[in-house]
Amino acid sequence: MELSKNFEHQAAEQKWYSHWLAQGYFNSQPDNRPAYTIVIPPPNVTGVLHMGHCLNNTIQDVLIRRAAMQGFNTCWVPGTDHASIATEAKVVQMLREQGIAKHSLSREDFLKHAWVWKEKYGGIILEQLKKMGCRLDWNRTSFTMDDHYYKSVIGVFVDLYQKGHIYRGKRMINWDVKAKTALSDEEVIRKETQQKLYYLRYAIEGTDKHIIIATVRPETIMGDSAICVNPNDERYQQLIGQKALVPLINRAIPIIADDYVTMDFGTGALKVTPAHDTNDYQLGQKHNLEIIDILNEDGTLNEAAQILVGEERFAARKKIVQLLEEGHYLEKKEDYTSEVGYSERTDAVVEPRLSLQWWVSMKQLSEPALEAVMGGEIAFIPEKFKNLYRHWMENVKDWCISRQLWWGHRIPAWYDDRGNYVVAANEAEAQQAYQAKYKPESAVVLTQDEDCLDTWFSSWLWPFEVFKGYSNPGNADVQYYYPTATLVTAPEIIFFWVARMIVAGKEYMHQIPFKQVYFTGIVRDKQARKMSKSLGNSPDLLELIDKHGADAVRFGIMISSPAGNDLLFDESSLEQGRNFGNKLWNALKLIKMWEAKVSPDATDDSAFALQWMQSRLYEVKAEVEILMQQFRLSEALKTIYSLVWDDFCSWYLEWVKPGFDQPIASKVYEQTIGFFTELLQLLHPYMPFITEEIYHLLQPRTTDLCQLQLVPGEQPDAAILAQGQLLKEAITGLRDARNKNQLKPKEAIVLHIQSAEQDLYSTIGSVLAKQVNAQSIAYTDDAVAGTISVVIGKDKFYIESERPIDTAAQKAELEKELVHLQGFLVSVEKKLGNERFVQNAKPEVIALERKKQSDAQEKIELIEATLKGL
RNA sequence: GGGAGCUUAGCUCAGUUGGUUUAGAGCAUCUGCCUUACAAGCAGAGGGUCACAGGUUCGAUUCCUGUAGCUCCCACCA
Repeated sequence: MELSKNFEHQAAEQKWYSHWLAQGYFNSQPDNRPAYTIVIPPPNVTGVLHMGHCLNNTIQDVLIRRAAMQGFNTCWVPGTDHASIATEAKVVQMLREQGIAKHSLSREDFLKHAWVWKEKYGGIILEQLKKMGCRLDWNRTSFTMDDHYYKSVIGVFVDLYQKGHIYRGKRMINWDVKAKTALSDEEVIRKETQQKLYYLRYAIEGTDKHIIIATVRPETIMGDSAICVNPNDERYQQLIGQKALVPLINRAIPIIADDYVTMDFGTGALKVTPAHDTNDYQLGQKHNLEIIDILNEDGTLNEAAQILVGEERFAARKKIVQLLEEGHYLEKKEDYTSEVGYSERTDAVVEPRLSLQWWVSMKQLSEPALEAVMGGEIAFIPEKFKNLYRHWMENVKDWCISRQLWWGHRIPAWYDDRGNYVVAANEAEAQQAYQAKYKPESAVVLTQDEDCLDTWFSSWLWPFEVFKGYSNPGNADVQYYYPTATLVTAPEIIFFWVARMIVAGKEYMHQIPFKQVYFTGIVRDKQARKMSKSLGNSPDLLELIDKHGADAVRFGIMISSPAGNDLLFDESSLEQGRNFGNKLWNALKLIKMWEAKVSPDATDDSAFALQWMQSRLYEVKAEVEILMQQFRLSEALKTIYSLVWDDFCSWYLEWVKPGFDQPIASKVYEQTIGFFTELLQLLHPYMPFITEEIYHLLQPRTTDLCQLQLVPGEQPDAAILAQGQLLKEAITGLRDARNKNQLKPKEAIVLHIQSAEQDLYSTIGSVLAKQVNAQSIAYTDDAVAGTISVVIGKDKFYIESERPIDTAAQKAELEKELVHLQGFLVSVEKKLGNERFVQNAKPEVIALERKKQSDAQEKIELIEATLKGL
């Protein structure tokens, strides 16, 4: 078969992925092998694959494929998250585009649209993962609103309520005016925002005096309940206890004192608006102030504001500034930058709002979860995230879990018309509970809470509920696969998700959900900006796969992603991956060319090359194993890359390559195929498609590479490795000398070697000769006149050619080397001359230094002698 | 305001308990090669006082302290 010039990824990727699926390789059932389980961080159903997913899922696939090769029964569970708020926003938008307003629909009709949307778009991201080659067990695809999953979420809510961990309460929450829902603290993104600080003049009632306050939110003055100053502030002593008049509406409010107020910020006087600021609310509670809510849930001003009613808050701000200016209430305004909270999902400025919501009391639940990480039961990689985790868990706040949305798990609370309520898994149980609790005299109609639960209140059950661990406790799957092995996720969601999964795992499975958490970095663009949809700086992953191939994309992302560190994404690393694939492809082509020239009785001088390659392979296998255990996936890939490109292609293949029209010994041919196969296997977790393709092209096979078990390496032969090193140095040195003396590659030379280790050179001499284009090698005890002298290590080489020799250039070269060596020798001798070094340093270090010294001395003598001879 | 981290070749980054022939890789650069696996390649080369200043040590890119610059997380300064 004629092989194409380069690897053609598109056909191969499709072919192999469908083959693997057809063979059922990715599907796992419990058996007597040890399990290695990963649950995918479920992407949002709204999602499309971006660079973050690419990084995250490639890492998981590498881990899974490697574990499979090591004999584990691997199970990687795919699935999606219903993403309550994100999805609802999408559906609302879609309906709006069709001219349908959400509030014109009933809850049931809206949810029908949402499900249609989910069925249509919700699986896109999973299909994209197939393009990347992910070894996911598609039979186990889960969704956070699957029947059993939904019931478990409700069950957990009821259970936590009954245990007293869930309560309903009126608190300040973060209100998203766009989505018209509460948000948890974690869903609020703080951003530095350019603002104006307005200095407003409030008249003191019954006097001609006034007090000036500073605010960035003049539109909320109608909600003011007080003005507050620091009790120690001398400027305002006599005003405390008096009343000020709110500009424009002339409502009288008290002037109070509290040391919460900073004297040197603004004017030292603060307007207190309990309904619209968290701190003001607390201040209001303390001083028993009136709460005047002037905003509607969509962020427009309501009747209580008296003026500008119906205006949107930011429009109102502009208008009220104008009114204040006209009324001479505006003292001055200045530029001011501060952090403002934005909704993670809708990017709307978050409005602090007093509201009745459901909460999880976290303190007690968190304790076992904190211990699991701090005590080392769960390992964090890298470890630095332990501190972050501890800090958050020790200061954990109650979790607001209700959302004023329809898409999600509906809160299982039922109310009568007087505000009494019960919590139960369904309406029938709710009725029972209601009867028991309130003992009504006649039948009462109960209505279910309209709100649904925070998305994370379902995702925190993910590691066990994908195995029905809650809905069907103790089933065979959950017993076999849980706890899972490794969680791979971004540090951004350590609080949202990781911490809460540990809490839920401990509470419901009485076991940790995973043994290790590998935190990936954040993918950034070349200007170090986070890749995001809104910035539009995230390349289209499918286009990249199409252009460079999935293997190249996987290579590119893995070569530059140490655990926990951000990575700057650059398409050039993909090109490196593509080139690497091409290199493998060409090695295949070369070996295939030998197929026709294999001869059992060909003479062969490749014994050394074979031994050397074997030892390098053993050596790298051990290195890679250690690196993988330490999760240094990027370095493991680099190690394999260099083994393939440098050792195998550049050195080994060149050493055993038969000359034109020469046969190749069958032993060498078979060994070469064996080596190549092992290299493919090492590389397969990173680049599954091309390795599988080449594996099959190399030889007819009855097995597939992805199912092949890794054979542990043996002890490498240190002597052979050292000899290989020497040989490589000699070849490089001689090639360099040829280059510098303008000897064309085609011009053959005669090589004279002056070495104490003639035996060694006679074993590797034929390889050496071929690599430096020497027609013959002679051994000598003395300098050979009229040649180019080259000193490599402790050996001297003389290149005899027909070219005239440029002695001056050689001399300069050698002198440069001499200076370097002398400098080196001085530093070594300084060390050895230091008594305290000799006394304190470890014996092996001293021995090494002595060896360095004698080596350097020998080399210096050698170079000096050579220089003399010139 | 508190906490964490980063600063190594032109660029992006490795460097694993302080000593490994006086710091490695990829990309970029320079020189020579269309050598029948690969020009997406081959053979070579150049390039770094390891942010700065102190300290510990026989010895520091590596440990400690301080300084500067950058990044991230947390926190109620309107």
